[in-house]
Amino acid sequence: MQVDELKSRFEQFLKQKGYKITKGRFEIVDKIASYGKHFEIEELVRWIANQNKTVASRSTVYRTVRLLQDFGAIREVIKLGNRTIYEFVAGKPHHEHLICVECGKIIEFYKDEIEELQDKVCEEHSFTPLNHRLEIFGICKDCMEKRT
Amino acid sequence: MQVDELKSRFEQFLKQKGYKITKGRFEIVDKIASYGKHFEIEELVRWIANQNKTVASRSTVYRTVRLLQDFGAIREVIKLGNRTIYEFVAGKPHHEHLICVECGKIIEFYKDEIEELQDKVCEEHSFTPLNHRLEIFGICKDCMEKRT
DNA sequence: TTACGTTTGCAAATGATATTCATTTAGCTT
DNA sequence: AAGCTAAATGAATATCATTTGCAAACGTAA
Repeated sequence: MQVDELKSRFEQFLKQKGYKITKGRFEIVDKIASYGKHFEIEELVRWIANQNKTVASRSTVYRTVRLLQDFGAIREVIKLGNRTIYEFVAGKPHHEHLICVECGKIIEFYKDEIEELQDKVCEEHSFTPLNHRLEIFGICKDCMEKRT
Repeated sequence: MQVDELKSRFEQFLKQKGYKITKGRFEIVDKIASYGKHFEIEELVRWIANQNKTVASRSTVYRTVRLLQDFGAIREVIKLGNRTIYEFVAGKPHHEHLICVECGKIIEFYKDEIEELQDKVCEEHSFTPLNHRLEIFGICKDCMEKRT
């Protein structure tokens, strides 16, 4: 499993930053990795709390999510209203999202040409891109059919 | 000026929805139209409050911004952390944004090919797009030069 | 101009996220 | 292994943007 590799790379990251290797942090990594879908932090907090065993406090979850973002294992992928949806991206290839505003379904996609065109735009503006997010909001196939 | 036309179309919109035509709402439209740049609501509230004359309360600004979004004159264009940046789009052609994470500068761009590719992706997934947002975060030319 | 439903302003509620602070813990250093 | 120090944790509290409840003011149609 690549979770172990991820954890060891996360360990390197922490050491390098002078941070400490704690049980809590790695537990949260495990939880997020096993959650298996897009998540909001509050959702994650509740889910972790409902699991038996050791729990991390809300604050620690928030703090660790931040760390994991800096580390690059997590990405803020959807911003809808005042909700922020995260995704565990470690090891996954880059992609964008279609979001059904009716049922909340999230569909991932990747179009190389779009990425290339973005690079082109950045070059044209002498802009150095760090990251980007493309969200397409609409109605998914199923919801469209239900409307009939 | 097309602000007048905009206001009369907004008036139609309100009537059609059974809402009322109030001075406050149109004052806010004027303010936003004359603000001339991307804005956050709190920024707008402060700006309106600093102007002499009649002011609209914070709640009314928030409520009217919502209405204007539904109406289509305003768009949420950038979501960064817990900030939401809006733009007055009435009459403007559609475009996306480059955001400098160093100085906050916002650069608008439009690439037809990107739009087309998005439509293609949606078709491939039988997804009916309603709207989309492409944000490219990075470092602008000026900030890059300052780094030297 | 009356009558009724909507809008407004204010204050208070919310909800997500951040922070403070006292306590515990990780990871040196002897 | 024991001690030391800075960092991490949990709980409570603060903050920030945004929303809501409510009484008073206002817009509209008859």
